[in-house]
Amino acid sequence: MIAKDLIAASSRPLVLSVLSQGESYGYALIQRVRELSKERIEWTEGMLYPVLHRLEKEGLIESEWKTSDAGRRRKYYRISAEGGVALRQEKDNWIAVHNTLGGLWGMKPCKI
Amino acid sequence: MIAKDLIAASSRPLVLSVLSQGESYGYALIQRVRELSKERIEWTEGMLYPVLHRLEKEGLIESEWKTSDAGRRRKYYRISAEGGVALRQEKDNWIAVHNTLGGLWGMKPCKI
DNA sequence: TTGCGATACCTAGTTCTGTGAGGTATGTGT
DNA sequence: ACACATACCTCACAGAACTAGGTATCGCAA
Repeated sequence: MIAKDLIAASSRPLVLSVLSQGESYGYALIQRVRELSKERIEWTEGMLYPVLHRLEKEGLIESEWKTSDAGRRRKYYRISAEGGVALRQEKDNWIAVHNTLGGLWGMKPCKI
Repeated sequence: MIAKDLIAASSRPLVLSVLSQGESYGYALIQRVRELSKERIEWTEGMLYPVLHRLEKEGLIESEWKTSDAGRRRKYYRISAEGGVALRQEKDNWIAVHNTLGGLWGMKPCKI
């Protein structure tokens, strides 16, 4: 089980990164991240939806209700221009911290 | 400025990693991490001391008061055997999350 | 046709924890 | 004598994840 503080720290960059590859919706994001992490990251809905609402409130993502052929309502999110800037910042911060840890673990530094 | 959730997620592995290289004390840890991170990570005392107390309470680190030749009192911390196990776990979790992000960013995965 | 699991969204109360500010004390340099 | 760095600590506040709950639709099987 991955600790909650690591889940918290990675949720924003993960959402922005996945959405930078194309629009998606809450439920699908949970499954996509589980798949990408090889079942290591198991998000709960109670964690993700507030994150999506905050990111939208900050203007980093935008949402639109759509209805599938089957009639199921989904709220699709896409990244905004401002979100792209925020993603680069998140990435830069993540790599700064990762390289600090990596240095202690004898790893080669990652570049941006 | 690095966000507080990333500070929170990295504090435990950073403290354990630095202490795995030898004992140290609170004030020195703040400076050591600032140096290792090339001034990117600026810890506050109000954040670090509670972290150290929590880690000690969990038995991952042990402390001992020492007095330097100059007469200054310092609380030195060293990592315990249990802390070594926890560090390996923290490292494993960190790399799982990092590789998930790294995959989205077109990076090569890190190995343990 | 009834029931169940998967899909799909949401929120409220609780708990945790970093920030910012404050406190105490000692050594060093001017 | 005074300021600054060293060195420890705690508390009020605010932000945010987790648990647990709620609503609703679809597809499948008994």
